[in-house]
Amino acid sequence: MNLPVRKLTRSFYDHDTVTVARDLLGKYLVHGARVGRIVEVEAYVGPHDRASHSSRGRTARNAPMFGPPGVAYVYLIYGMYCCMNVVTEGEGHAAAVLLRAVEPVAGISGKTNGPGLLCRAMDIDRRLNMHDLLSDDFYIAEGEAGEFRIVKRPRIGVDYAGVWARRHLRFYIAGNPFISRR
DNA sequence: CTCGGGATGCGT
DNA sequence: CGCATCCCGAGG
Repeated sequence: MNLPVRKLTRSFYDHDTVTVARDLLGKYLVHGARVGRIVEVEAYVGPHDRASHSSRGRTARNAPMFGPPGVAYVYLIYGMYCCMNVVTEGEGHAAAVLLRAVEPVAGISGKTNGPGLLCRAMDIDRRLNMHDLLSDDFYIAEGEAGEFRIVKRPRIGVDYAGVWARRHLRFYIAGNPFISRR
């Protein structure tokens, strides 16, 4: 298969985070020869979002969220998995989209139906934190044409976030078999 | 420095 | 439900 080359531009990421989250569905995440089609995401819309890492101010860990859009924010969770986010909106906005599941397209072995699993399967770890997604080895590209329905649900694992836990900020492609189970 | 908890995943 | 496994961030 030819690698997807219609790379998303900076302006794609420089928009409302919910819009970017929904628009990321169906796009291709590319890391070297590994390619996955994004099928599930979550929006973390800013410091006012109590579920967002940015909600308690800027720290060493969440610093990428406060930077320019189109950059990866990769962090370690539970000592053993990484989660990958894409920074959105203008610098200082401190919002991002978490990639929760991809559908294997090329070069992938292992499960991809969860944020930690997809990072493991695509060899994404903290070395790629703050990596520009307009680079040549790690980027997101346009998907194939085709319609799909988008399901909206509350985000996973953020029950501590009060009213923000109820907001429908998790988005996935209806009926896709690679959605994370919870 | 200590210490509690976490945007997880897997087995029981 | 328990647990692996460790960094992060708050507090002393």
